[in-house]
Amino acid sequence: MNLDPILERLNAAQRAAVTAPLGPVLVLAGAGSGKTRVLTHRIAWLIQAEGVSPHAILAVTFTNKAAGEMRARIESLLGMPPGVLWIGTFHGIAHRLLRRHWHEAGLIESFQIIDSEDQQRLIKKILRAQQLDETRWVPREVQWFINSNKDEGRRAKHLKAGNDPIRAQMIRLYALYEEACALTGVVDFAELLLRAFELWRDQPALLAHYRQRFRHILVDEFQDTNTIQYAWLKLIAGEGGCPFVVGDDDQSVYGWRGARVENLQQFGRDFPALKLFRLEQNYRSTGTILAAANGLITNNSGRLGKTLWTSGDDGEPIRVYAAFNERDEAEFVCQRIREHVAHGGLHRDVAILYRSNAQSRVFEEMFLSARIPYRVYGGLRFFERAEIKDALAYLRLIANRRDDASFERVVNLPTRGIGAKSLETLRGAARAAGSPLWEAAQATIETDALGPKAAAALRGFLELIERLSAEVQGLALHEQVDRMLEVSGLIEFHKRDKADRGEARVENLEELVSAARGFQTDSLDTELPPLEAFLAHVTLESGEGQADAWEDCVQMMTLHTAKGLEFPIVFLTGMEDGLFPHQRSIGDLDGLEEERRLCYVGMTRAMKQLYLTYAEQRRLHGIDSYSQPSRFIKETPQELIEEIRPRLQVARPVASGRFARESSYDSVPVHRSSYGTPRSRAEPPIPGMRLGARVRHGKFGEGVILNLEGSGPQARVQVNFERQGTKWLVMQFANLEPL
DNA sequence: AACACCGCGTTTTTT
DNA sequence: ACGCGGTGTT
Repeated sequence: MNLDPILERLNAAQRAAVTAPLGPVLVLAGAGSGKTRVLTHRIAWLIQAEGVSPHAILAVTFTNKAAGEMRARIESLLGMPPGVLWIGTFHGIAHRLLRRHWHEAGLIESFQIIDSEDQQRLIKKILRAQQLDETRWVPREVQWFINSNKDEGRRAKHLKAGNDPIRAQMIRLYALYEEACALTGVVDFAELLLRAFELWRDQPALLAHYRQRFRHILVDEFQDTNTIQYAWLKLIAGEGGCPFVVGDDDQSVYGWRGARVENLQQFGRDFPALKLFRLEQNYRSTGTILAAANGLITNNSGRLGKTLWTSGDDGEPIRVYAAFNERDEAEFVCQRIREHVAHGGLHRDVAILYRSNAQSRVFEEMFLSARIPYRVYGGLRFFERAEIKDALAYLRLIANRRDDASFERVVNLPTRGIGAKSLETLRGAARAAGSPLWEAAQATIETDALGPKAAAALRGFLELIERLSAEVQGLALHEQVDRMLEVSGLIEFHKRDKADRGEARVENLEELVSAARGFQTDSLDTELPPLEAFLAHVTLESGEGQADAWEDCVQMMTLHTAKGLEFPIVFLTGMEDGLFPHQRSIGDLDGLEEERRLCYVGMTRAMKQLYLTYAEQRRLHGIDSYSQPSRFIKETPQELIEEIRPRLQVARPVASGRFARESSYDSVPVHRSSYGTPRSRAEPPIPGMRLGARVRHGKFGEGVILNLEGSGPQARVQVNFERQGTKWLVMQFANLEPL
């Protein structure tokens, strides 16, 4: 067999990894070093050179997008669809296993997947049923408790409360939640993973079967795996398996949601025969950008170590712009985009990256008035919209009557006179009988527990679902959806909504019908009826509208969202201490290092030009604060930086109106000392009190000023006292003494 | 059942 | 500043 197509366009390091002898392999792949290429070529190599059956290969990613890309690239490499080879997300693969082995996994056949919003509703319902105060038992915290324990592989029954009554209650709620899920036949995201893990752990015959089958497991973005994902991987790989994992410790930015970079080191301990490869040649960025990123990341400790290099040019310097405020920052970016486009560039070459979503607003306003097309990534996705979830709830009830969450969602939608009181009666009956709401409703309408009107309305609802369910049998999927929208009255309901909001919702519902029309059921999951396959699909892949992704728009997104992408021109905005690194991470080393990796990720997105911008004054959450430039700017080798200053000295911006800024900015090479030295413009409104200054307070002792707000006697300062911690003080009364 | 008001939180996101 | 969720009013 001719293996040239697999190997010809690989560099030495990539080729070594792709052709590594069968056995455990770890590829440390730097940003832009051809990680996906190595992964896909390795699969092709296994099949064509090692004679491995595609049937024996399991490739795991984190996002559907990555899985789709991998599938497409393997197809083009092999010249045919990868067919029987399993490629999917951790959750997708766990789901597939649970569908196949629902019985052994202790699930019902028609189990449904719930997203985190549904999960939270269910938790709230439990809290209400337990008559617990939601301000004391915050649903989000309960949800976090449950999910993080599941991520660590812990069931409620494994947990010990010790002497902690709060923890005891949390554990109780976790157990109640597990019960409710079992009763209603729903499975949340974390449960998919944990269940799939337990399925293999507790069914040795099944595990043996899959171990035998999947001798070759490939994992993308390995640094993002959490405890349960890694445990699952170890189970399936077993002693003799050949896990091939690719990751980059410097791009680990999801520690806060349970990802464990430590798995990289652990992998070496668990598989002593491990072969390690480093991919350090970068094909994306200029030498200067790489030098900046390398320089920054060396400030982190405990790295596995990696230095990116390129055979290409140094390119242009990193440009730093110190804006007066966030509007000035946006205006500067606008101006640079205009220049880029005027020179024949495309809008979509440009990415605006920021730490938190709230920062997009100023840019959006500015782009709107400048008529610059843009697209903001993130935000509500199609299948997360309320009207779509309502429609899906009807479909879910058709598929599984026991789905209480869906029942509650639509029992009175469109309104049919089943109010809070009737529902409470119903919940009580369900609780008493230990049955789902559906069965409780069937029983209750035969009694006089409800008023005659409510009982009739409820009967109408039950009949509606039964009628729909019967009517829809055998129809094509999109006709089922269409029929349901009609018969349920959902379309009518939204049409009656006079505002154009209603119109948009009707359009979305029609969009749902076309989504159903275009839905191709996965060839490997043919056992599942189309409706159920569709429901699982929409929950697992909430669908990013890909349609307009290629339009010529400036791309705006958070740094996290940008991971894995690349753009010719990148603006890292809001480079201020407190914003990036974020205030909440600044205090602890791990948090700060994760922020630094995030900055590294941001820098390495840039191909040709990288801008770092910050605002000396920023209005956030309605209050102005003064900030220092991000420490990440200072950690960037200064000789790579060119500072940009406005050519005209302009008066400090006034609260209202645009400031008279001519269109040009001058580039001036920076002097090492430029950062950290106070600037005369944007002097804080409280004399003598500036950020970082040391002050003494009569009672609290000495501390450092963290924040300033307002002016005059009402002005407030935030001071971090050495002994008393952080406090807000009103200047008028505080009597602070500068040191 | 629809609407007004109040109070709270406010990093990052996938599945 | 702003949006969301929960509560109370008409």
